[in-house]
Amino acid sequence: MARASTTSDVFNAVGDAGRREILDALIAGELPVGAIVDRLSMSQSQVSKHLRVLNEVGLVRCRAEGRCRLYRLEPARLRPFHEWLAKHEQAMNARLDKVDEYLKELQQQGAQS
Amino acid sequence: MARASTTSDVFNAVGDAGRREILDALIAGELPVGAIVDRLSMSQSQVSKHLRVLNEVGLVRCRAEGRCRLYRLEPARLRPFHEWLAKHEQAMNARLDKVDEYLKELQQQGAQS
DNA sequence: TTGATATTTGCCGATATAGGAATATGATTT
DNA sequence: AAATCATATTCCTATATCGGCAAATATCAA
Repeated sequence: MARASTTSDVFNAVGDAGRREILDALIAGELPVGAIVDRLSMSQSQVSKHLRVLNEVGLVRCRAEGRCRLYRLEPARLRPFHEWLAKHEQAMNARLDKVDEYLKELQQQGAQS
Repeated sequence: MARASTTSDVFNAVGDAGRREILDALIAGELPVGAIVDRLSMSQSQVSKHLRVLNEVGLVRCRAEGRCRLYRLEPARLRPFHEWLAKHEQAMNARLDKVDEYLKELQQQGAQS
């Protein structure tokens, strides 16, 4: 089956460091492609292609203004990340709680003996 | 340059759905390889290979017990995710705040006119 | 129209995996 | 030692990108 394509799996799309850099650059706000090319050391076509992937997977949106294409983040699409991370954190905390309980039990036992 | 390898980039490692499934399965707690193979519909060698990747990238740890290898999560390695997401959330919230301020301004102006 | 600017797209080669099948390694039991 | 169980690893093929370069598109200016 191979991996789900970068254009359909948000996790896979973000798996590329270059695309993360682009997303990070866009935190500053809506930017035309050229501006992204300037701040990052990437070729223009490279940026364009990454933007296409990010757009297809829904992490960015694009609007045309004159001859520029302005890209902006679509942070709502980070939700899968959020949920996944939350799931794992919850589990981790639950386990920490168990450790806590365990330690308390030990203390109680220690106080009794 | 291509993407950073799955064995060195946590984001890339998690970019594969199969590996995410394995990580999810391990939320229940430490598990031997066979147990993972049983719950997920993946071949043994597939699971083993994914575990190797996850281990190299530090997302899981392994200990041997008899002829079994027990794998467990190493949730600390999710930190890069955490930080990255936090960065983007922060930015998103900041922008929402701006929208808020903007709306308030509009209301004030509306009240004055 | 011609030219310049902004961005996308197609083509190509190099590389990284993913996945299956079979085999190898290691530990345990008989 | 031989057989068995649990896992890892090797070999091989198909495929998915990635990155560069050049050509194609689109928009605006003179």
